[in-house]
Amino acid sequence: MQDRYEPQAVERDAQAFWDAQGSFNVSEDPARRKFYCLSMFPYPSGKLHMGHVRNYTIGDVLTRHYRMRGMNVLQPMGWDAFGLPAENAAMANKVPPARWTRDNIAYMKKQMQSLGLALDWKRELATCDPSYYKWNQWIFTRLFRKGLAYKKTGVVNWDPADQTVLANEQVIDGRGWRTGALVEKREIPMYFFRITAYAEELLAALDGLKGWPEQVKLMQKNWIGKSEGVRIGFEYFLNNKKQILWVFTTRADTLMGATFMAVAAEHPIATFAAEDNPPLKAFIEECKKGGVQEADIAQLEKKGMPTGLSVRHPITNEEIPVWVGNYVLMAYGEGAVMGVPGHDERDFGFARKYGLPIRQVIDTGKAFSTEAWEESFAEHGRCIHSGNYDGLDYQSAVDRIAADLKSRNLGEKQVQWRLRDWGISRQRYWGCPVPIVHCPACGDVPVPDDQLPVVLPEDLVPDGTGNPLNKRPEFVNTTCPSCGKPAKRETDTMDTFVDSSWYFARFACPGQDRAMVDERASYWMPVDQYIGGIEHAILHLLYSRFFERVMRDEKLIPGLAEPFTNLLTQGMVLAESYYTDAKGRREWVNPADVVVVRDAKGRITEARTKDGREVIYDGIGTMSKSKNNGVDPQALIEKYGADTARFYTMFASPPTNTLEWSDESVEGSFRFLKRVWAYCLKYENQDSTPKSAEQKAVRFEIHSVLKQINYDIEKHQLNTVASGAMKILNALERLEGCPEEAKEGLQILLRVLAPITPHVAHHLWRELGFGEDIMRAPWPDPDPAALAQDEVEYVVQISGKTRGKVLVPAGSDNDQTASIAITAMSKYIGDKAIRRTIVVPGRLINIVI
RNA sequence: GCCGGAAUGGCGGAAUCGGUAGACGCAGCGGACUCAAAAUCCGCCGUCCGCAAGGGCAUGAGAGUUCGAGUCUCUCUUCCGGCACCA
Repeated sequence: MQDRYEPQAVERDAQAFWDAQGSFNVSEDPARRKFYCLSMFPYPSGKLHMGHVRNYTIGDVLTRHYRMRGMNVLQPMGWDAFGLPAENAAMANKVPPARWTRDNIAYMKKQMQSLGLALDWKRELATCDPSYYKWNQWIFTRLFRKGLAYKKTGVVNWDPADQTVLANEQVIDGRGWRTGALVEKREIPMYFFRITAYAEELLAALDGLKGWPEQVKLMQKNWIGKSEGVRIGFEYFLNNKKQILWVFTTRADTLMGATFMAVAAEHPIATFAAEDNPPLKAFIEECKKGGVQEADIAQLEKKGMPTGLSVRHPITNEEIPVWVGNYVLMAYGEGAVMGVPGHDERDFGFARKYGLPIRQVIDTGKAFSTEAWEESFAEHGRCIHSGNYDGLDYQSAVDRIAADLKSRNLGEKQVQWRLRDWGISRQRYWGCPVPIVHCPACGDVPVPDDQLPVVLPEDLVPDGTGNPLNKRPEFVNTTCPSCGKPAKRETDTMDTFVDSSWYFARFACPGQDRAMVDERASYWMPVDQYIGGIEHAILHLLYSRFFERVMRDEKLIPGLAEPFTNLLTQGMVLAESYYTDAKGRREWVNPADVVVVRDAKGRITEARTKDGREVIYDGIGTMSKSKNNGVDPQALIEKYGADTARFYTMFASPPTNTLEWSDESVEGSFRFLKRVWAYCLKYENQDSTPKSAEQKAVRFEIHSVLKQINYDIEKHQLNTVASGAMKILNALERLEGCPEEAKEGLQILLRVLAPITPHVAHHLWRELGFGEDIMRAPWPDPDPAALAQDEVEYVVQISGKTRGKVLVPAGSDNDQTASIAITAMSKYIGDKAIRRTIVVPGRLINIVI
């Protein structure tokens, strides 16, 4: 074999071998256990970033490991190819989004291939291809006929200067990013998917997702947000006609403390009251300013204005004033809330600000004051100052009040969801067209199957002022599929989350052009292991769970509800950032161009650019263009090879943690692979010498590490798998002169490395004559004989403090173990009485004196 | 604001069920090899006291449970992810 480890040559050869063998192309095989391993497909933004490298390496390590375990493993790849960045790039470069996107796909595919990922490229798909999005449109028309897709108004960010709808990302400090104009809320007609119809099931099924992280399930549970409460009606008269203002509350027990009502600015009652009330009209206009992001709205200063109208308290008949509040969301519940300042923090603040009465109606056993809010005011307790309800606890009060309201048709118990229906319409060009034709006579008509797909013209370049599809009459003008008369095509496109809600099922069915999915999906689905960023914990994963149920109910994948059996949420990749400060102007310097000076203990004392300018450390954060702290995977692969990049990303941090990038540590990973190479060279040329006692200890160590590796890889803690490989090499280097043991250890090492650094493992395996293809070698398991020990080492503690170690013959019982320890520790015990002795078998003895 | 996480040496991290805190690596320091450098190899490496043997302290802060807490409970601080049109 070659003296020097040259990753480029090794990787080129290994990749050529896999290509020639078609190593990663798989098909259905009922004889073997199937395993579907999927990393979230990327948005083709231009080139791979380190987050991609990390994501796909994790998936690839698991894929290759399960293959070596004998399973039929599918690992496909595709492109989430519709979306906003392509339109932005199109505007900047005057190039159609389609071309930009396809160029990016071609480049990123090449990069993925250079990483040596075990992907079945025969299944590649891109969501912008008509052959894919046709089925978005097809399923939409099914849902539309069932009423699971429907039209209503929704609120969007409106840029009055460009006359266009903005994404939340395009609203910066309340202004349009291109125009700087103050953004307004605007209601427009949109299509929605009725995900709330599945709310109960989506919530209940979370319990069954044993392979999902608890934190993700908890976030989904809170997002769906089931709450049980009471819907309460407050009567009022409008033009002498009786009307009812409905609210929902989980605290019906505080009804007797309601002193005002607050409605959203868009609530019909507010619109009515504003007709002859100019200040109110102005206030409602003011509420329309700003974007629609909940994070912004929730942090607004709470403001309100009385409507001059009042409603009647359903129990006391008291007149209660109705206010418009900027903190009430029309999208949640009824768009109106009852204000109970005594027992709700927001209402308390509102009442204090506007001088509304604050009444205590719950006794929590703690002090109450109308001056300053205390957390205890919101606790459950017994009703007071509540007439007939005095003395009742929370549940009895809610039950009694709900019953009383029901008898008068002014309320009943109700389950309320935080989850809202999914608005899928986007007033954008680069997406899947919504397959609807608007006919003056027939209304909204879904496009019939034989006219699908509605193909998106690919030659348009958006200019930032609305959807360019509207400016293309050939697209807009059509005939009604129902009556044949002239009609207009819908120009909105679908939310790209629709595209990504079912792509995993489509991967199972390459070449299928007559159906959304076929029976092959039933073989491969569900995805056994899904891997992706924690930032997708709610939306993408929830929409996919919804879609799987929709597809189940369409009998597309019968019986399947959950798309992902096991979920691994990887952490983000972070890097340090540095800048030079020239007269207050920051110039960001790439960390690769910064030289640090350290003190004797290795602490950083100073940092400079390579040409000697002082730089300021700005802390650690996500890699971004604006801070110039990105690490280009391509440069890394060219310098060290894909195996080093893969090893480092696995070794540096457990998959679920954030990964802080360090160029120096990459060097260490490269060094390790060079040591593996050097060891193999030495192994080839070594002579046999007589066996020593060392050889048994080394063998014990290698098999112990392997046992730990197998435990760690099952729980996907891949950083300790990588460090386990290093430990095996450290042990092997002490084995000089024992060719049999060295061969066994080396074969273990290479097979453990095969999933992480597949190229070099493949090369060395063949080079040393261990076999044709390491991917076909079985995954190693530790030999119980190597793990057997004559004596077990125990830690001895005296009253919880570690004082030493003792060797205990294997097989000793607890009493024997304890007495050995007591004898050994006599100098600490002296004449003191032993109160008790705790023996943890195989580990520790604690003598309490 | 609301929901969910995280915090361990100079740095990344390890510690499986509550049982030796700091595995493995990076950086640093010392040495070998070399004319020299790079590469490579060997040794040291939480902190304080001590010549040493040894001992004290230490897992973001503060309390608690326990023979024993990085791990469990409560309170707090800081940072990160999400909040429905970035993907």
